[in-house]
Amino acid sequence: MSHSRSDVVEHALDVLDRYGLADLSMRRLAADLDVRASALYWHFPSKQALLAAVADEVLRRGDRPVDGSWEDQVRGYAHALRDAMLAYRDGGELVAAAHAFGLGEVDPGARLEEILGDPVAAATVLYFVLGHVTDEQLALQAGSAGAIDDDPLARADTFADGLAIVVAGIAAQNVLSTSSRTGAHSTTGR
Amino acid sequence: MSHSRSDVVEHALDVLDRYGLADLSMRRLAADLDVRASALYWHFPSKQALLAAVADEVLRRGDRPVDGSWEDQVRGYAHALRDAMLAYRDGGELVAAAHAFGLGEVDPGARLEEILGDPVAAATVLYFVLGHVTDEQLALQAGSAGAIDDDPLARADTFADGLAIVVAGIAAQNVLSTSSRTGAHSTTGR
DNA sequence: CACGCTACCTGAACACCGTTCACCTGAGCC
DNA sequence: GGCTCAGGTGAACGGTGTTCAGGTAGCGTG
Repeated sequence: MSHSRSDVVEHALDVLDRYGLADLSMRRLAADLDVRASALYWHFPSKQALLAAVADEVLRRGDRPVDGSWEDQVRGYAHALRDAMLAYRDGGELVAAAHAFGLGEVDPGARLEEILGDPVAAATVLYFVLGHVTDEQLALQAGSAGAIDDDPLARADTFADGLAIVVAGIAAQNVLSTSSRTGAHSTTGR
Repeated sequence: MSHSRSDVVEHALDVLDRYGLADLSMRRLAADLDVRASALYWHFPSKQALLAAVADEVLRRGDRPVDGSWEDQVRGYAHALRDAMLAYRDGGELVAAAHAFGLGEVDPGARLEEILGDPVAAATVLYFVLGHVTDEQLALQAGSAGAIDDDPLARADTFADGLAIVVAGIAAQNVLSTSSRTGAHSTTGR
């Protein structure tokens, strides 16, 4: 029984959730597919490319439409991004790594830039989301290892609070640098 | 000739600058010290601990006092952090990894929390600095590999601009959540 | 002087890792 | 029947972090 590219990605997500990113090796994934590691190189040129495809899939599955004012859109998309990453173990680290590699078709930064019309503001939001979720998932697995658990109840609040800071900051800068706009995004971005 | 713990860290910084974080292996570092890899395990219990010590050293060397209003302090410390990381190849990734591991004695987050009195605001600033510098250094080495180079001239500006967003956001939240304060940091943080 | 202690290091091995390459298999199509 | 080609094998290459029993040089003390 031969596998397709999407088969591989799906099994990779499964292995990721069960063993974590650090233990998502080509050999382990291959074993999960009942195949030898070298077979994976027919589907992907490298492990980086494989991980980028997995990150893309994580983001695609968590995608959802956002609307309203630009503030609402930023908040909505940021939360969607967070939920997408939280849905899989080490999802934050995975997406951050894919973003760092520059590979991957799904580009959250570009989407944020569409909403905000400003690359600097978009990057600032993205850094916050990536950083927060990575920390969050680290605390999650540290907590499951028996360390001091800080209740996850408060976590969602700190995300919203931090996001509010960034959004408020963008609003403040917008007042100074551009004329007033009422929800529609400007086209000055590029 | 036997080496001390600080010898090892110093050579590690040298290897880091010459070969990058990905190629900073125990064997390569050991070779640089004219020693076998296993010898390093007398000084450090693991590679993670070694890297944490190196990250600490990077941060210590870039440390400098900051003063003025809390805005000035945040901006000053953020820039100090950035400069410290930029001083070594892959410094951002290194410090971010050490922060993620939770190891390391130098804790930039705690320092920011002292200045700001609010853990959420402190984390938001830290995520921005870490994310921005990591991206910056990635573009640096991609640029040296012959890709499309975006001029480093504009980079410093985008850092200041993004930081301005975060600082403005914190200021806006402060007005709403606490009574006015004129520069002295509150003691509600812990 | 000899002892022992400490600091530091060796050499070999273990169990992995990502990647390459020549070769094989089986299904679909002309 | 023969061809193509997606998909897989098996073995190897050169790495990786880590462990461990054992070795050695220097120094302080009895």
